[in-house]
Amino acid sequence: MTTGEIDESFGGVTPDAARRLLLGAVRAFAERGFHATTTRDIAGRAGMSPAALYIHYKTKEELLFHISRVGHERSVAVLEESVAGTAGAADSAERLARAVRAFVRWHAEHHTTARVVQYELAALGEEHYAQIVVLRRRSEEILRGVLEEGVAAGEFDISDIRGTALAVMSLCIDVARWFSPEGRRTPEEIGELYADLALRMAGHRTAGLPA
Amino acid sequence: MTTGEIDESFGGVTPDAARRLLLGAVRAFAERGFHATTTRDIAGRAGMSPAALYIHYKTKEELLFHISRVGHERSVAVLEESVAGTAGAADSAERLARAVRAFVRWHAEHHTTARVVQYELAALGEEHYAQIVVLRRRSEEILRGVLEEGVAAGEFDISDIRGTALAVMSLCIDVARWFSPEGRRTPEEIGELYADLALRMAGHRTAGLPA
DNA sequence: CTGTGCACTGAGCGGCTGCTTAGCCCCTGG
DNA sequence: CCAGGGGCTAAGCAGCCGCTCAGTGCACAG
Repeated sequence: MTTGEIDESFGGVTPDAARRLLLGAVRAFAERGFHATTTRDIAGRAGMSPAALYIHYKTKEELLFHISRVGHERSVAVLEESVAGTAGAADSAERLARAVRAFVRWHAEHHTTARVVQYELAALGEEHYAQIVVLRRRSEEILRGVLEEGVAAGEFDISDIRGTALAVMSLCIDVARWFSPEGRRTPEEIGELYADLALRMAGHRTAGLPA
Repeated sequence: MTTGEIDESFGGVTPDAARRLLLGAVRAFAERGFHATTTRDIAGRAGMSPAALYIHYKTKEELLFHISRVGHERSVAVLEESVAGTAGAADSAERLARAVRAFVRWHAEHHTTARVVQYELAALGEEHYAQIVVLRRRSEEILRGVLEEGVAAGEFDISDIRGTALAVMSLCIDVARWFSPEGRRTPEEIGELYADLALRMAGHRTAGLPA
């Protein structure tokens, strides 16, 4: 097993020891859950003693918060970049397809980080949770915006825009739960399939036809 | 907060003390996760001492297994009943809509149980997990069967049946993650919306038109 | 060379963990 | 009326928890 999947998101974290602790915590939280992970386990994975953890992070919860914040920032950035510079453009279908493709690929490729990000929210402290919710709202708004523009342009046929946006979001997020690198599909293939499914959900007229 | 949501699924469990322990465990596992839940917490919710737990269940893991088994059996039964007696019938679209409506409603109405059922699988012992996987495969097969019949009958337009079935399944399951009784939608409304979305994903021709 | 600062460790604190055991209470059968 | 037995509890076992602190070793400034 490589750690390449995770390095990418946390490559900018310094010093080196702080990053190693973060990487160890991501794997441990994803495997066992936050509450069931011990500081001894995290420190062990980083090749350090338990006490070293508290030089870089005040508590175990702060470690989770850092993971959650960086993870959310990355996934929102991925979503933002996928539709950047195309706002107001004619082709809403292409924008939606790009957004879903990118968001799904991130959740598949970074499924370990994504699992912590999406399923350990309840373990965050109240104040930290409030900060994360702001980031989550951003990604909802981006997706809803694409759907709204498509409906306004007559490209999409949606009766419940908010509900459909949440459903598409939910579909993408759940990839992190079931995706496995040993599975029969690559992140790219899933992204492609899901982009098509999202277009269908949005009532795009030519959805599903061969390119 | 009432316990009505949970009683329904575990009403048949006897004796009374065993059921009360099961109900306490469901709530505790849903709130904190299996590994982070203590036997003292479970017993406390059932109004008993920690030792009483071990009269009715061998270990904490066996308690999780019982919840997981009953929960899976119920959700598979709901899915089965929703399409019962309609196999081979002309209207595949109606079958798919009924299946998704029922499966989504179960995950919303029983979101506490569903959360444990869907998100604590990894905490099961190897042997118990193997038994649960059999039940999970059943629900996948039911949904895939409906899609296959619809494609064969020319009602649906799907290029990747297995992938689409998994996506619809995933969409329904994820309801358990985000659903809240305090939210703006009822389980019935979500079921209705999702039934329409599933028809669109299946490429049903008249999907989305008013009834 | 010495002095300072800091990442890091070993040992350990009070408290909690899953689970066990010895014994009590009360319902039932005769 | 008493004997038997099962549901239940109080107490406790060995071990682990998050976190702290005094002290160690090393890099670097003067």
